[in-house]
Amino acid sequence: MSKIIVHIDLNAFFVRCEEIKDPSLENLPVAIGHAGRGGIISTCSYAARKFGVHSGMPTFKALNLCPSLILKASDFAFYRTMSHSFYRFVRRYTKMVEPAGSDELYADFTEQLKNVKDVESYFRNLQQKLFEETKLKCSIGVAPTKFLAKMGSDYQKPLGLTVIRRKDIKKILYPLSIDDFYGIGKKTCPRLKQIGINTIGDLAVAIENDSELLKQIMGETGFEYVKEHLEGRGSDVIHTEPNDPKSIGNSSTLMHDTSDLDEIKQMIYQLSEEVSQRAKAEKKIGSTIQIVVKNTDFKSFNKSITFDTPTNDKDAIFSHAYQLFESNFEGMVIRLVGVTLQNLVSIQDMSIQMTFFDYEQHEEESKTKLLINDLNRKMKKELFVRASQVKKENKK
DNA sequence: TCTGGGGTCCTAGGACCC
DNA sequence: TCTGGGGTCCTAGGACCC
Repeated sequence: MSKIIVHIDLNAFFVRCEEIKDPSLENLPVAIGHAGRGGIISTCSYAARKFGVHSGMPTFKALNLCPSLILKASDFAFYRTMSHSFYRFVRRYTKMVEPAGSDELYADFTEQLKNVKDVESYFRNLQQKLFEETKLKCSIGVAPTKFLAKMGSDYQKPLGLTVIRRKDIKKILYPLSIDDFYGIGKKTCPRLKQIGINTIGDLAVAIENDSELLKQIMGETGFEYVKEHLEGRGSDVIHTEPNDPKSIGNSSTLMHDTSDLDEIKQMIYQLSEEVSQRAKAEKKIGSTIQIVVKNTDFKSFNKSITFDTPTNDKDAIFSHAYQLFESNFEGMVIRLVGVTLQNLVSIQDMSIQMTFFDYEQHEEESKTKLLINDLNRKMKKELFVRASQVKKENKK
């Protein structure tokens, strides 16, 4: 028997939070974002959307489109408490809740709806109660799989409620633009449109008739993903366990574009420090360090290195990150740098494999290795500098 | 004032071991 | 000396989502 999976999405969540703080903002064009260098809109009100403003848009552009736009700085602490209220509210109905960010979640209502005849009224009621208790507005999708529920909650906003049974897939999803397919993004869409696939219905036809061509465009996995979901065979399993981070990263656009090594070094140090703090708070250590570097022309590259002993020590993270940067730096002008700790494992899991003493010893050994590497690099540099000095003198 | 910052997952090639 | 696959790990890059 099919499960009843629900996706609940808070409408314009950050903006709604600001409206709750200051109700005079309601119905006005409001956006969350900042106007500084590289500032973008993270969310905006429906009134602002009418002007063509949307999330991800550079702030200055949004202000051009909508000069009366009210810009609010983000207040994540408040958003977090509102998000907790939202989750608490839903968990009163069912414990089968899977988090999907601060403003959306999946939940399994199969048990709750066993003896309910009118599913729509049930969720209209939930929607209304959420509003009464928290002042938050949501859209709800109800379906046999998570994917279909997600498509359902996206179908109508704000305050939408859409039920998609397997037999409704053709009627509801097929007429939608391919842009609305969750999982097909802005790279794949144009390529699909190029071969005449504009709607989800077109895609369904192509799955039957043009599978080889589709596989070329989206890869084997992408093809299977799309096919499975359109046939209503997607996952209906709710993962209630809190998500375990697989990487912890920190990146920042510099105050101004630069190729000044000291400035970049300083930034890499700050980023490493924060990554270390967050990893320690999560009780995680990682064995891969990755850096990301973005140039002024928005080309970016990643470099990473994996080592034997996982760590969350700030000096170790910095040392690896800076080494990666230095050995790939060719004097280019940099816009953004980022440091990420990957291949995370819990310190608890590690301690099962080795005693605490071993772990401490490992830490010390890896620090020593880093020191030696550092010394080697410095010596090489010095030798290089001396060699070039000698060359110069010889020329004279 | 052109284009943030946090992630996850997938692919493809090369190295290395058996 | 040359020739094979299979499996796993590492690295770089890309697509996508919130």
